[in-house]
Amino acid sequence: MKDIRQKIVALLKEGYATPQIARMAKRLHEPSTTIHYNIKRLEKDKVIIRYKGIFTYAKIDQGYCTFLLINLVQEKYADPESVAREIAKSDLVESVNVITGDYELLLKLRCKDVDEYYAFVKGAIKKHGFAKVISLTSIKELKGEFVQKS
Amino acid sequence: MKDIRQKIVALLKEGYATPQIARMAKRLHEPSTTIHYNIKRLEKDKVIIRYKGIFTYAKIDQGYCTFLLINLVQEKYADPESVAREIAKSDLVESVNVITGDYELLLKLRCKDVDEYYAFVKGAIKKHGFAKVISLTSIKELKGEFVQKS
DNA sequence: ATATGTTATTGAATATTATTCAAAAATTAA
DNA sequence: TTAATTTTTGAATAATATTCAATAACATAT
Repeated sequence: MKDIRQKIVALLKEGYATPQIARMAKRLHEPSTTIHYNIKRLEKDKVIIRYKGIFTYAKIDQGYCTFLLINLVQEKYADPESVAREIAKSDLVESVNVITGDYELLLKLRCKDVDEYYAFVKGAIKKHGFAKVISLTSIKELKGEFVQKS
Repeated sequence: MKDIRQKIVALLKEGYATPQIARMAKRLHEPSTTIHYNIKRLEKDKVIIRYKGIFTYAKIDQGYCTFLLINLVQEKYADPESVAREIAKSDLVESVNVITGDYELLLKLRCKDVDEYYAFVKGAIKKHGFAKVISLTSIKELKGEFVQKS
């Protein structure tokens, strides 16, 4: 049942990981109880939010990466945040930022392919009011949330 | 010694976390050995690259987030990748993408403040050949690698 | 359909690791 | 300096990952 793999990946996207206290202890030459104590503090203080898995996106149907620069229609211009919050709900959306400059929003999308990307943009323009959308397609990702690559 | 905290954060940025097999097993109603087996497969197949911590950036001196759209100088235009690889080495750089459109590179920076950001840009323009740089400053991050927020 | 090789599932045993606890040390505030 | 608070740490325990071997499921060829 390959089904389990997908479920595992889904869980690891959200969290379901935990720090390796013993390994950190060895690396830092400190007792593991000291590391444990300090990690719990960092968690309580919300410095650390969670622990999650990092993936090879092409292998989980998210190989097509694009950035969208968005101008909102006049009516929504005053409150980009509520639009952003709505957009953020989509699984295809990796990040949403309200920005300064010529555009109001910057999205990072991770889609399976151009078709999925197109469907998203088409739907989003209609659903939320986008006056203008500039798409920047990533043709090579040299660094991402997952540290370095080739 | 608050020093330990910083070291822990540094390690968790790179990895030093591990999946919670038992918790996933309960959640998915599967034996933990089944989850274990499948996770190891995902790791071997490089579907899962690593596990890392996610932070509140403002609390680890990275509260100032910007995106840079970059045009390379003529001499470097033919090989944006090698420039990108160099830039990627900086700790301030969260992501580097070679993109299509009016610009060659898109960077995401996480700095402590405007000063650090300015120092980076100033240095980068000189060091790597940037013909033009457009900065998009994030004034609100509604979604990031760390799932949802307020 | 049946045999054969491969991959996946699983329980039981073991090895590792996280967690708790209590005491001591270090730091901070008064 | 003293008192209060936070941090460090070792020992004991609890929880979890890992290994192993057996079985099941699946795919492929005959």
